[in-house]
Amino acid sequence: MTDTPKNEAQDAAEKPDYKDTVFLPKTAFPMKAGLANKEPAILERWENIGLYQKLRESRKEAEKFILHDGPPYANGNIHIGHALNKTLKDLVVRSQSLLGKDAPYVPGWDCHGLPIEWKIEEQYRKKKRNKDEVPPSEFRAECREYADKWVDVQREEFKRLGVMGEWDKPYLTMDYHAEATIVSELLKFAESGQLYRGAKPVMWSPVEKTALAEAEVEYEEITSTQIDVAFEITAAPNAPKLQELIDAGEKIHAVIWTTTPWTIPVNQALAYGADIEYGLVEAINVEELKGKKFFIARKLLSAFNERLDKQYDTRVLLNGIVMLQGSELAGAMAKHPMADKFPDSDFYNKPRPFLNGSSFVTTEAGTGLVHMAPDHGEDDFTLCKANGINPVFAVDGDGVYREDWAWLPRGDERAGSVINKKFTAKDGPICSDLRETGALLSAADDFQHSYPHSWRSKAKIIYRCTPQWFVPMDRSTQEGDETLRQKAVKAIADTRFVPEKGRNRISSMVEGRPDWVLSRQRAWGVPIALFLDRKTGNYLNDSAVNARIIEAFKTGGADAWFNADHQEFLGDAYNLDDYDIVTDILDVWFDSGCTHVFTLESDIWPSQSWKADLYLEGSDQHRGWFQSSLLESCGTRGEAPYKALLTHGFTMDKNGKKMSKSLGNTIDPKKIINVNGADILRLWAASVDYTEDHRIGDEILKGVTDTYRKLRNTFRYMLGGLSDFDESERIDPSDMPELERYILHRLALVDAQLKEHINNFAFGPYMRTLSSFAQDDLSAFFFDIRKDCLYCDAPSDPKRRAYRSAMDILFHALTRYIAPVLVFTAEEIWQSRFPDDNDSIHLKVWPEIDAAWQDDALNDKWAFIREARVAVTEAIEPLRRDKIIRSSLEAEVQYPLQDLPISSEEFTELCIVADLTDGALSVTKTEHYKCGRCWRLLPEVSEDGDLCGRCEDVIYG
RNA sequence: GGGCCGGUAGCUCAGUUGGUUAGAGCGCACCCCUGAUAAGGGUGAGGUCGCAAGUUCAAAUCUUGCUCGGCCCA
Repeated sequence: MTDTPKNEAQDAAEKPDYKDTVFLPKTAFPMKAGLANKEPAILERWENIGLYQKLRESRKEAEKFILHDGPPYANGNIHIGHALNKTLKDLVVRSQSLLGKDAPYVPGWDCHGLPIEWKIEEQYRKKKRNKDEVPPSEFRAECREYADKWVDVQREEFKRLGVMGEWDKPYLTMDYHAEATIVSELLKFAESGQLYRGAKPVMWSPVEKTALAEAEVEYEEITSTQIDVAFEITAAPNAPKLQELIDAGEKIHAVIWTTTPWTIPVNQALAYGADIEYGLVEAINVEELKGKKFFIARKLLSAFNERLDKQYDTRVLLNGIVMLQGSELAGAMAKHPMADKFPDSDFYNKPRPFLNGSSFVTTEAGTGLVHMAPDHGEDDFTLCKANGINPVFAVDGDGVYREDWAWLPRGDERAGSVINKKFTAKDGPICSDLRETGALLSAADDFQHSYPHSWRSKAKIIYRCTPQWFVPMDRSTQEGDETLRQKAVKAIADTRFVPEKGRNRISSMVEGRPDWVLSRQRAWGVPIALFLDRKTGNYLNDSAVNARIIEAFKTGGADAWFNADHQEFLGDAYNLDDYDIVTDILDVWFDSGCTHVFTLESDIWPSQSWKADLYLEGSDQHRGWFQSSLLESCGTRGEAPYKALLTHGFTMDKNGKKMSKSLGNTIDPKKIINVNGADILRLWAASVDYTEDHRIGDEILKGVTDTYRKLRNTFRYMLGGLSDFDESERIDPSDMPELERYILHRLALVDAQLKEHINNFAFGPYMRTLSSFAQDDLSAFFFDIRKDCLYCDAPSDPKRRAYRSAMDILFHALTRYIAPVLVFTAEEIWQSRFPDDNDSIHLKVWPEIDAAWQDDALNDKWAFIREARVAVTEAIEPLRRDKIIRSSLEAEVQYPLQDLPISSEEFTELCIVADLTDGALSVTKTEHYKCGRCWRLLPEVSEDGDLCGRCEDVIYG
């Protein structure tokens, strides 16, 4: 079993066993953590002693640090992204609190919105109920209940992560007081003239007669009718070659191609690409096309030709006439193909301008000229709007042209829904009419492409302009005032960004964003509580009315708007018959943009105050919450609701790929908590560089667990070494040996670094500084050297007392340092040494480091000594490998003593070797015998197993 | 397709205004200890700094292109 020589074994048997006289570390603190089991009990204890309230009490007079929580959506279990986000917030809150500040944390939830509406609708579908037949108040009540349920679930999950906060009183965007605040903020925008009614194309389902969100849309392959339509060019002032021909009476036609023939009746303009090359061609061998000249992008000529070939069932020969650059089309005008057919229609007889659409017009497909229907496309809408062309709302909600429309109006026997395949087919009414006027160059019902459909009805959807409410970005409320955009840009400049690159990102977004669309045609949200004057179309702006609305919301929530007697809001001054009631609800981003108002400014949470010191969210929130809060606050208060913004990246799988259910590479935080413990997940969050995208996976978690184990054992060793430590034993640092003073100096440096990291929210560097101090300075150096002293010196020995006193200082400091990260372990450690039912490590403040501990001269000296020590250990290694010596205690070292700033005795101890003599660095095996108690090999020991002088003194006094 | 961000040992990260042989911790391999013991100590092997070109006496670092990945838009 062992190769121990027989005589040695016999000798050992004859010598007394001194083990019981050695002062080994004693602790009940287990090496194995068992966090998954232990953590829930610790949580329960915190709850029982009211830790959060105790902490508030103890920081009552302290400087505040307000981290305002960005609300997660109350739907579904938490995922790894939530875990990272909430952990980082908790790290900030706890570390600021550790620094002595009062850092309350009020968590919140985002409760309104589409996803919850869907869930309820889905339940209705299962029960075969029709949503439209359910009273809005009932529907909304079910949404509320659903959100409540998920708030409860997520709350438990967050608590289990060790996140400390006011969980009993979170903020919910659906709380009545919140809804009242949201509507009151909206009315501030209204009262200050920062609200207008405009139009915008939205995805619309003619079957459900409702607007759809992106997520309600699915794409499917379908076959559509593709047509080429000729628009006669009537003027081209910047294209002399064209203008000449026009003046000469030639018929020149711009050719456009579309797969939505139903948009031709609503065409209002044509778009070209300024850098695209165009050519004018004529068809020379087809009777129907004779005498016409076609204008088209050169690159797309052959594709156009093929369509003509098919149309006329022959090889159509096209003859080029002139070429020109797209930019020459500036100022050109065309005529709608139906102009002559409807001579009384102003709409069809207005000239169609050529607009510069370089940002979206390509030569990938079509003709390089795009027909613009601002009612039915985003590019169309934006470009037309910029050129003063407004939508005409020709298509009704059910997809039929409105009654008073000139071409194919509702009521016409050929009228139909624009998503009806027959209506748009090559033989349908649109194509037939165009053909009659000679404008239809080709039509084929054969174009396959993917097209959006309603997720619910599976019917085709269209883009359709609808009236919406907007907050203007570039309007001054009063002469000389800054616009919202200007205020927001300024507020960004006044904000601290961690990391700094976030500033750039949100700036460019705010600088370029369009007006804020506030309205949604939905049910589950805060209504845009406005009265529209039927005659003028303006909203009623009366603060007395608004005050009544806000009051009603406070007591009855947003339902007040849907259930109320609206005349009561209006009072005696107005007659309800003169007004339309707006039933749109607010964009949920407006809700969340108001959280700073109803949380920080509310008296419900006296601990909170405006403005927040920090908002902390994922980088996607530059467009989301950071921005909605910024715009809301700038619109109502003229400045940002936060002093600093911290953004984190996203958590990827072990290969750096995004996690998704379909890839099956998601990692469930709950699983990590239940297997490894929340402290491991927290340590992971504190280790990665959260400012970038970062990874998680088994290997990474194993590394985190290893780091944790090392740390835990360092604490376990300290707990053992400090068992029964008594105040009477304490020695003042100024009286300690140099080694202790050097370590306290290191502690002072580390302490300063850690503090700086905390104030930069740099948790990765924080943990690395801490771990490497525990590993390199303590475990591998200080503790290793002082093991002999701790185990074998007399308890009254000043050296041992000094060591234990230093260790006590380290213990107090280190337990505090790890507390914000390893919240459970820190408590376990603390309670293990200082059991107290009413106490907690999390009530403590940052350790006090005596400025006198820092001693740079000592540092330089000991840096040199440590290098010498490394040289010695390196020199020992070959002998160990050759089995000449085993323990370093058997090594006798020669070292040039004149180089050493300390005595050879001290250096012997530091190197944990037998003896040290002067000479060039070399190592041999010592001749000395081993003390039976302390195992050191010393000249005074005459035989293995005998006691050395020190040990004899310790045992026999 | 556009804007912004990133790619350094197996893993997590350092790497200052370009300047010796690109570092640390963990892991791994080997050794020691068996009185921190499912611990502790020591030594060592690992890198074309995503790829390519350019600027320069000198590039992980500056420039350009490409590539891979991410967020936000379209």
